Amino acid sequence: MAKIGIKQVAALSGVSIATVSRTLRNPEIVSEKTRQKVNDAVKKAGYKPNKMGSSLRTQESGNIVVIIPDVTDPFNSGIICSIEREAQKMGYSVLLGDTQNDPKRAEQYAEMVEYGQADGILLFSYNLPLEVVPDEKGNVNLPPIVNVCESTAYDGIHKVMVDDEEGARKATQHLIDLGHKRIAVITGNENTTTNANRLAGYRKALRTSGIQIDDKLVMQGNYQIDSGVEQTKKLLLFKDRPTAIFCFCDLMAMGAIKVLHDHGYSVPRDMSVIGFDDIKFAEYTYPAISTIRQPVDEIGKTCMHQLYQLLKGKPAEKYIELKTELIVRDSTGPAPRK
Amino acid sequence: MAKIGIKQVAALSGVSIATVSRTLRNPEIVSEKTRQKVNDAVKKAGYKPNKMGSSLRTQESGNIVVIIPDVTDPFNSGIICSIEREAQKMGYSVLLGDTQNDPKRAEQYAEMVEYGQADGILLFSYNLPLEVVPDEKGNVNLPPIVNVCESTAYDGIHKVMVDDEEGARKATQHLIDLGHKRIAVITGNENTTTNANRLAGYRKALRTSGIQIDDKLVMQGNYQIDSGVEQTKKLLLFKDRPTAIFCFCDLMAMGAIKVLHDHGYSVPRDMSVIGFDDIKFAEYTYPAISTIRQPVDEIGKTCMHQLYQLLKGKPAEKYIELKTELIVRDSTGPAPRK
DNA sequence: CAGTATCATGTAAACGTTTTATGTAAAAAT
DNA sequence: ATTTTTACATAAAACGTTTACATGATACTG
Repeated sequence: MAKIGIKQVAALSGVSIATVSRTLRNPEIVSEKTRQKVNDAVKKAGYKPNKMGSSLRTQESGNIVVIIPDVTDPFNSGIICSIEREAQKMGYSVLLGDTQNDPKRAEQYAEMVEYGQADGILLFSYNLPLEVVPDEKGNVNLPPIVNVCESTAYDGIHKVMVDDEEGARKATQHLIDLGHKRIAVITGNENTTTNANRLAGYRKALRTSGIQIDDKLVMQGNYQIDSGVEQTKKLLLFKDRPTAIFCFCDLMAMGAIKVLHDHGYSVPRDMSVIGFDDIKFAEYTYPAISTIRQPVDEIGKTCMHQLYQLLKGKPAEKYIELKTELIVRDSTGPAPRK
Repeated sequence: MAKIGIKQVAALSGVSIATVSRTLRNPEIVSEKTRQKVNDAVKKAGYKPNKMGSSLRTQESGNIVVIIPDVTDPFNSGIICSIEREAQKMGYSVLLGDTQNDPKRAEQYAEMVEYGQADGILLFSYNLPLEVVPDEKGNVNLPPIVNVCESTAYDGIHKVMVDDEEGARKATQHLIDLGHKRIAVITGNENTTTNANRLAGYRKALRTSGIQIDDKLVMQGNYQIDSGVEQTKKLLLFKDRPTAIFCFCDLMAMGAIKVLHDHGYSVPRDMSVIGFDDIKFAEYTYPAISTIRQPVDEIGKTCMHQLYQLLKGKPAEKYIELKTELIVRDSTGPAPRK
């Protein structure tokens, strides 16, 4: 069985290959009857237009690459999932760019667009894997790229962010409202913007309520589950223990709760724990985790939409901030009376 | 800044484009000194060979597509992660094919190879998204594809599987060894092979130990967390309750434990729970989940290796089965004395 | 009816590579 | 000195599309 390309279809339907191509891309500019003929031939021959051929000609790969630190993280996989769904609707395929937290790999993935393997980038990272080289007129020449959730230092890039500061403020305020005064925090990766913003929100809430900020209560985590475990263990050794822990992601909250249980503490009776993200499992742990919900679907939809604008050379907003929501479940409760 | 292609590099280094190409693909067949010249020019010009051009010519996209039901499932995301790592080493990029459990989408992704967008398929599904059309000589013409973890009905396809039956047997035996006699099971999706095999293993263990098989104790789940919740609730209403639950995945085990806690049962004192998969979080829940570990990294590595063989037209084993391992943690314990 | 606008199609030139067949100069063999 | 071999390098032909331009037919205008 010889390979069937556009030529074969053209021959079969008795028109030129140009007409075949037009029938498939711009059906409206070809007459009703030839359109019929061609479509029949396409169906009959089972013609599948070769993507590489068309990509080469159009200079569009039809791919986007999403650069993300770790697909294994439930928050990330949620995002990826919603992006993929959205991308498919728009006719794009997604190349997976799991960096495993290695900046070099991020760079490699970013290069995909220079190699013409991808048309655009969705970047979940705080460091830009691209050189920003201003031309003679001083304006830079970035590929279509949108920075999502984590903000890079570079301002020129389009961003879709979440109101991390406000989210963290709400979480902290929730604990304060429950009567907690000594509220520990387990942070995310040190140099991430999400982390900085959440920390700011935490401090703001304390300040507003006139609670003394104690830097000993901010424990350095890294968004991974074991850092939640580790830091909580440390907290338990404090002489004046906190009565609540605000973890900067649900995963660390899971770790924290685990440790508390293991040490015989009841959550939330002895200690409240609140997370961030609202990953799928947050409501299925015991106790169900109170958290700050990030609008995962909306994030995926929005960043993909923004990227689409960029890809098509249409105007796109430079900065979009999405809202979080406080979800109260069972891991937070009134502060224990001393 | 004009776009720099192979032509520009050729001009810059004073050789033909053919020589440039050879220098990059087959350095060994070009003389030392021209190789130098060319490499210098490549570096100086910052030349990035266009993937579409080369793909079109070589008829290889350099992509593989992994078709998987739901990236959001921690077991799946673990697999994807290990595949991606392996693929990258081999010079392949991975296209994400999250089907969201929709067979139509699976088909679309599978078609990527017919469109020349991908060279091969890693298929995590029990239904083959491809027509198997035997030619005149009776042999079928499948694209490079390997079926992973879930087995399709079609035998002709290369498979990398896990010893689900033996795994389930071990899990059940573990419970039996702890003195449990009434052991419930929460299954996965009805028509999956994993499910059938695990069920077989469960039954085998009971039979071997001379325990009466009670089909009322096999509850239909679907590998998703809420089915663990739902079915456990049902189990609690039984007059002669089981003393242990074997969930066919850790997610459902999480759900089960959650329900048990909510209803005031202590795990494992009142009821033992064992899962399957050993997802990353299994050891961080409270109590930590006893489970059957699937060798995620090995699965990714193996199936990618098999696919590679197929892609390169080298021989590949038709069937590989990987071993599971019983991991005893805290969610299983001695059967309560009545 | 000449002239012009409109429309449907065909022709051929790209797109950026790789690679086969061909050529050429230098090295080796006679 | 002449031929044969070797080692490179080149020119040109693919790969499978899309699309600018050309062409011819048809319809419309004054």
